[in-house]
Amino acid sequence: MTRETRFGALAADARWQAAWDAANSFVTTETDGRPKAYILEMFPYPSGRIHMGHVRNYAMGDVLARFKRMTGHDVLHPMGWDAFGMPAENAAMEKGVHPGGWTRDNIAAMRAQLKRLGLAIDWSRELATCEPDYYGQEQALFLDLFAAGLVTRKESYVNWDPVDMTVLANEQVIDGRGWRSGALVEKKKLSQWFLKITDFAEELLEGLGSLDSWPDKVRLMQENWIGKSQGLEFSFRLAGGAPGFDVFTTRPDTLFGASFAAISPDHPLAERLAKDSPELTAFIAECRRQGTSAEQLETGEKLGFDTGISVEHPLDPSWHLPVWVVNYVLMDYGTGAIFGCPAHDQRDLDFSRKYGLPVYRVIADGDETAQHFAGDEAYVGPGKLVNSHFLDGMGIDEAKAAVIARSEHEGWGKGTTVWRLRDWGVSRQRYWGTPIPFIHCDACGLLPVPKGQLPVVLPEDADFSVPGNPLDRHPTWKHVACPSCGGEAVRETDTLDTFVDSSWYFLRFASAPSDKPFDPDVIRHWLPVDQYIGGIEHAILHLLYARFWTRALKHMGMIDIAEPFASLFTQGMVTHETYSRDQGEGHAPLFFTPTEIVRTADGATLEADGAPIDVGRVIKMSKSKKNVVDPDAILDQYGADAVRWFMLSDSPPERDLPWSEAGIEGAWRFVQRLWRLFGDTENVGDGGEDKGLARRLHQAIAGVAADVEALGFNKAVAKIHALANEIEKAKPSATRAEACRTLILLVAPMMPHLAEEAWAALPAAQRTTTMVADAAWPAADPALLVEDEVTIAIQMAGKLRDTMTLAKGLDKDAVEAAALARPRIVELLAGAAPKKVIVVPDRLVNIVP
RNA sequence: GCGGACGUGGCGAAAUCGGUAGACGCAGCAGACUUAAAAUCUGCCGGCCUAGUGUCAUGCGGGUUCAAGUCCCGCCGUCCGCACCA
Repeated sequence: MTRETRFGALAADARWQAAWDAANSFVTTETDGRPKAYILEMFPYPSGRIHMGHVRNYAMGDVLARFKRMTGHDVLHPMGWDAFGMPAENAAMEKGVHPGGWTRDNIAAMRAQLKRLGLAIDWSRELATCEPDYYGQEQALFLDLFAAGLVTRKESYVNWDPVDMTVLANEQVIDGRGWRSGALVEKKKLSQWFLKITDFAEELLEGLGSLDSWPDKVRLMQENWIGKSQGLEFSFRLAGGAPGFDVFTTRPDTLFGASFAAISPDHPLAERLAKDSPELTAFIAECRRQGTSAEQLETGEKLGFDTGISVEHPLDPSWHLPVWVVNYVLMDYGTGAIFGCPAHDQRDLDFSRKYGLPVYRVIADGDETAQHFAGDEAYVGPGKLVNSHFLDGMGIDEAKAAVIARSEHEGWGKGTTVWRLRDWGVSRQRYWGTPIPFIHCDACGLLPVPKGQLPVVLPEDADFSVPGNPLDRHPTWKHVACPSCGGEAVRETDTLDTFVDSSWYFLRFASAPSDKPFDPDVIRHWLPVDQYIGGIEHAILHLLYARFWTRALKHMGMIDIAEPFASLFTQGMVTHETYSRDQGEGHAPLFFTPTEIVRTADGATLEADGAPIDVGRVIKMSKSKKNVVDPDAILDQYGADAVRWFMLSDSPPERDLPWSEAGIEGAWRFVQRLWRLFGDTENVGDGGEDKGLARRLHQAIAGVAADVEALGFNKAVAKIHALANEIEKAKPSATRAEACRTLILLVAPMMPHLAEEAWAALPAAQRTTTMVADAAWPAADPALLVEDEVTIAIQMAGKLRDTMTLAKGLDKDAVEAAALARPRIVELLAGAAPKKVIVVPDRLVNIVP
């Protein structure tokens, strides 16, 4: 068979993808005795096209999955679709298509794109969250959570868009207006479904400690998000002794520094007082109008309204504090009320200075102990208590404990923990989501749909032509018989937040029986996910929800594991230069796509007019900046292996990867270079063994394996480059031919198509398996991993002066003697005896003259 | 405001335990092959100078050490997360 002199990537890609399919190469069964490896990348939202970020994510996971297969693991590497969500419904409204059809078309297109990458995926396990066989089981789990007391329904304020007649997520409110309709968003109180994630706050926080293969950054972000604060909760009594309200503080030590009490504009007491006070009503309205966006926090004006009532200081009932309604106290944190200690809290100080309230020092700032606190900067550092009666002289922690103990003894307060984490509101007034399986009956109340009636399937014939929830106004769908009394009842028309769908999909990949969500025995085999890979943008919500869901299922006895993802990796983004042209004063610059640009040595020009164009910063690929590169076009031009290789080269995987035309060209050239090298296995010449090359080869086998295992793909790539260089330079020998053959296996996880093609071209006797997909990772010979000679640096006073090559493992005295005998060292010492000689065996000698 | 990460050639980077800084790649330069181009191959590729196994150099300034990109302290810059969280 004559061998092509160039690697025909497109034909090879298609040929081997079909071959893997036909052989079911990556279909997994848990029946064999090999150790398992569950490799998972975050499943995509089917937006329509894959982007380079997907390519990078899935290339990394695929290298790991293929490598694990080669090293004797039973690998589960599945793919699916996070298929519910707003874009489908928006498309329905804009283009008149059905969300289901739109989504399924997108899935088909993206599946085809992903397949072109040659991913080692078990497609038999593919799932889409928008199909009833998935969301029906999710409904079953939701009912289980309900039975376990982890689902509640409560009134809560939501962002309501009065034009689109829907609830908006916070991210969908821009400058107080709905992002689609532009209508002023209203705060509306609605009955919403919640999952009680706060029941697991402590567990979720503590569990972070066990996740030592997670990035510190992600653990820290989750820790901050959960936000545990310990302090004192106590009750103020109104002056005269009537019950007042509760406050929470993390600084009970500063209680004697109080100068006012403050409640949130949304506090029930404020609302009650407002009934008799038009001024207060107006003030509260003003606060609500202002909101709490980031820009407003920057300017951050503190606003207050003196209610005229006052409360008794808990440690001295004769001391009365005025009660203010202030805009910076939030109703949904703590109790919605505080005591103000301006000397030791910046916000309280800003407020007190504005409204002329007294400021008392209670923590000594070094020698400064005066009760009258001067200046505009609150003191929040350490110090002894002063001006604080029985607390005087104590440290801060000691004083906190003393006040808490006293409050508990006297019965007006108690030590407590407050969390930043809120219960997870999962209600969405939307069509394209999992229907919440409940029924409202006037006679019997709120009832779960009997499990036998699941799935509650979305009606196909929904109307998207007018705003609002299509489920709610569907003519028949919501009308059902009450499962209890049989009378007329209506279905819940809210659907679940799509984050619910992604909170358990990793279980369904492992086990997808038709009659239940999963089989616990199979889950026991596969879970936890050994390596989870995805973007940092999911550091909090998705990863926290999935952790919560897993713990909830464990709590209910359905699974054994507490944490779903043993190891997490967050990959960097794919970035690209931006190309723009200034449009003059008052006009936004015009952006151009990379395909419209001709890149020159020192700049770039626009192909259409040949005139120069501004080359901007390298930033994340985004449609608005037009700096996107379409994976399909690149695949057409260079084939899957070059794209995969480039995605893994150069940049460390956790860092951003700057895409460049030159970079993909370089990757493609390397594919071709390897192809030529792989064809050189017959070229043995008259040489026998090449010990030096054998060492390089076996060091590369071990080194690449270690790098891939640690997800250091850029380092593995560098080692493969270096080995290829060595092989090219080596004279013909049996070792060289062997190295060429082995190199096929080393690149197989990254360039599987090239590897298969080269493998197939080998004489059958030189192959251990028919396909590389089934081949084992080569064994590194430990004897060849160590050199027998080492180059030792000779320093004088820490500066490199000479090097020498010695046998490895020589003892210190021999190395020292050899160094001191070097002509250059003798010359530099000029007869003087060195003061000190430090010898690091096999590394260096440092002579202190 | 609070918390975190990062800062090494023209560029992406490597240096895993404190031990020869810049592996590997991209771009560039010179040469070979070619009628020419592409491809391929060879060599060079941090700064400076007196051109040496010279000297300086890992954001800046200190410190510890025989030895610092790596450890410690203080700055500066970039990026990210959270944010009137009591």
